[in-house]
Amino acid sequence: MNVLEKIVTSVNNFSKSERKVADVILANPQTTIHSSIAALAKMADVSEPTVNRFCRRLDTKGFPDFKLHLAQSLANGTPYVNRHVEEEDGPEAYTAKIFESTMAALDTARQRVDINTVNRAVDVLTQAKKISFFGLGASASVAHDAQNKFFRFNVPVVCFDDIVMQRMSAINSAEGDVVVCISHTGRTKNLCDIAAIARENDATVIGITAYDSPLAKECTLVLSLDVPEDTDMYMPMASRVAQLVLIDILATGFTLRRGTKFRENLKKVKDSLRGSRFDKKDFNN
Amino acid sequence: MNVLEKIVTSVNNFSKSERKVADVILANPQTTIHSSIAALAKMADVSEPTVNRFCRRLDTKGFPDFKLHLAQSLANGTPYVNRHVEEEDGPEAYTAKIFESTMAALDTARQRVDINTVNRAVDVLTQAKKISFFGLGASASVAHDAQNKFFRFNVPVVCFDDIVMQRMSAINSAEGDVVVCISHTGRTKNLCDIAAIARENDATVIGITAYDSPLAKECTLVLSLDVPEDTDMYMPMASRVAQLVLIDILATGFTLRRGTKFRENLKKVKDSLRGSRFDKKDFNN
DNA sequence: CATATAATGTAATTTAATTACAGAATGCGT
DNA sequence: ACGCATTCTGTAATTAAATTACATTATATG
Repeated sequence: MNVLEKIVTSVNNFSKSERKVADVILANPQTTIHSSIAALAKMADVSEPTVNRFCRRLDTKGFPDFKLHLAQSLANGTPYVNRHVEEEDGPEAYTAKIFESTMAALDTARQRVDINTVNRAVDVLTQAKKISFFGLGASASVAHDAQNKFFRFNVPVVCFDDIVMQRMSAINSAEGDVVVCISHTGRTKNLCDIAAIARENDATVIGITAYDSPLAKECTLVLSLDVPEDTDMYMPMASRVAQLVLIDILATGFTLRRGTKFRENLKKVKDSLRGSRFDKKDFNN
Repeated sequence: MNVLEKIVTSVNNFSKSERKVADVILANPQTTIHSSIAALAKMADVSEPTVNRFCRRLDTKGFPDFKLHLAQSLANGTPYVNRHVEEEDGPEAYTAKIFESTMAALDTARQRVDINTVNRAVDVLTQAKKISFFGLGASASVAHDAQNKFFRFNVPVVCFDDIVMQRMSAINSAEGDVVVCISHTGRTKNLCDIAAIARENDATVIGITAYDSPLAKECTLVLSLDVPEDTDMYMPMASRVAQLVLIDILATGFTLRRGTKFRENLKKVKDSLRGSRFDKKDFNN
């Protein structure tokens, strides 16, 4: 059992002063591990030996050893939870909450993503004659990002956030072409149309969207990411981050499938940017 | 970054004796956390101050503090470490690695982000007459995403990924305008120019970029996110996700600052999308 | 090869934690 | 309710640990 739980469960075996110590530790565990025994004693308004005895009661060798155990408990515990932002949150609170809920969302996505489908999607992408990324609204920037990545692979790749262009592009697609449709809800009518049109023209359609949505029904392959979203904010946040990570995964799978020699190309692409940048070394001096 | 990783990555910066210490610790990390500095010094066959200096080099306060960090590293059971994708990884391996290193990056970002600066950035944004988001390459999609978010707030917001447009826009900026420049490296020459021009025209320039970079120097306010990136892939991945989350944070801060009534507006914006979507209920039946 | 710089160790000092002990509080039997 | 025993808690002394200051040695540079 980790020390924190142990404190909670054995709270009844504590003496009055020891309980004071327990309260202080439970209230600020993070502070505790960076405090000296003297500081903690003062916070709990008890003497130093009391703190020491408290540590021994929890089967640790002494105060420093207790801090070690506590540090480990903290590292294990509080794995990212999806805490919602609230009206009265200050900058510290909402910053932490957003980071944490994003991480929680990624954790969920990781568990839910179907590796098999990922692998098939990579298959399809590596064999594509042309790759198109379509998204609307918030998903448009995900599509742009995907384009930026796949463009480096020196394959024909397009990206449109204009439904007319998307439509034209979809109508012109042919066998061997891959169309990737991105939509969190999977209920965007226009995008469903695009997917249908692309399929009618023999393109393979990959959907990065919700499982069992109208869009999903139109796709050859569905990469679903059912991540929890804080709808109170009325903005897609975590879901879109998960989409981006999925794009990263597809891009990575693509480069791996293509082998080592191909990776050298990527380096060339990256190196080509050097002229547009300030030199790292020059700047450091 | 957790201490264990840090030891591995910075092994080159160590002196001969320090490396001896590193070797001993990496060989028996579990023993280390229960040893005194004297015992460890003896194991590594160096003096006690050398061990202490070793700890300081890893940005810990001293030996006890180092042990605390080490304990936490070990406790984590390496949940979200920045594991690099390797040539022979299968779909399962690279999918897991990318999710994990992204989460690790977010965790790092969360710890490094300066809440004070976030708060000031939110201040500036809420008072802006006009907000512009500029980015190039991979950062362009982050800029687009930011536009998509802030556009909902019914404030004048523009976003350009074309340097000529960016330049014109920057020249036309005036006091009260806010320009947000996004660049992971902070060394993109064109963007540095834009930042300088905007500042010359009395705009407030917020940089979402690397600390201490040329771009950072041109900014009024710098939100730095020094997240570890797997450069073997030659693509910005984790860094860009962190940027997006930061955008989410700024957007959230903005809405909170504006109060409850303002949030109702957001709902309206979201509801306005309903016409473009298949109804959720209809579909579920 | 001489000199400057960095690295390492020794010894002194400081800080922190523990122990020993004494006084106070609490419980229990009469 | 009173006295004794037991447990709890704090003070002060002691011990252990870590850090600092300084001296020495090694390494690099012109």
